Amino acid sequence: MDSIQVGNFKFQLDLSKPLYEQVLQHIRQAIARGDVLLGTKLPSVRDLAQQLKLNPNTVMRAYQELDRDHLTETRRGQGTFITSDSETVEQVKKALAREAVIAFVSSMKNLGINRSTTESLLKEVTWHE
Amino acid sequence: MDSIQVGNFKFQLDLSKPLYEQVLQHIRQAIARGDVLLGTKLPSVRDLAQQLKLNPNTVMRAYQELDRDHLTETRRGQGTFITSDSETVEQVKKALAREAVIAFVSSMKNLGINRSTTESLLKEVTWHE
DNA sequence: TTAAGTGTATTATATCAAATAAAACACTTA
DNA sequence: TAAGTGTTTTATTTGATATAATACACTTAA
Repeated sequence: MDSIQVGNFKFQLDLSKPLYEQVLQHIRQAIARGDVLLGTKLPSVRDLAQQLKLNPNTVMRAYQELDRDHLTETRRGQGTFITSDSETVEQVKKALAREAVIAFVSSMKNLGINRSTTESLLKEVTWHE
Repeated sequence: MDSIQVGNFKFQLDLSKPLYEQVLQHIRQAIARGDVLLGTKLPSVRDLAQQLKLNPNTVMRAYQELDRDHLTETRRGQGTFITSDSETVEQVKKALAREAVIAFVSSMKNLGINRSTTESLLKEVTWHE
């Protein structure tokens, strides 16, 4: 597995991408998925850093990006809290989904694969949900 | 545009990813797309490096990865040639397509988006081909 | 034979983003 | 006041990427 559970979050870190980016993605996806209650507090910067064996600065960089997207709201001295606005979450989720679709279509087009073939390939994939 | 045409290849380089990787992708996709005649010679390492304003070592790294996938065959003293085996090309193309599909499905699942919604989102995209 | 054009290898250096480290500062709460 | 928050700053380390310069090995055609 090599995954670390912290509160409601499960982290899988590797060296394929920047660590701060992976932390960001994990939390963002958990929020989008609805895995965590809106309005709740994230682990403190120092806390999460210690559990993931990362530098606090690395975790903070992830938290600041979440703030920028308004997925979290930081209250100095209190902590970083997940937004309570489900509308914001929905918007971010849609934006991320759209990005993924665009990137995928672009990949397929770069390979010279058309829409209908792409749809067929997608149907062939087993989709455990 | 900021793109450079070299023979049948069009290169679009930026700083978002390693240069050798971008060179590799451009050539690999052109072959997969059928944009180039099988069996033909790629630009020489020094030649392409000069035209793209890259170091020869950077270009060579891309060429060596193409060789590893058997998309090209290098003959010392002669140059690097695109494989004549259309079967190999087809296999690589399928592998790349499969990779893209897997990555896409994974992204959508990470966002908590199911198959049917994914298919809908895909249909919404205009697909200029 | 030779010269020019190929790929290949080596060694050194430069560059840059990412990550760490340590310390101090600012605010909130109990 | 103390403990727990986020924040900022400065310095340093690390590793992949890219460049540079040079030499070597092979092929082809003049």
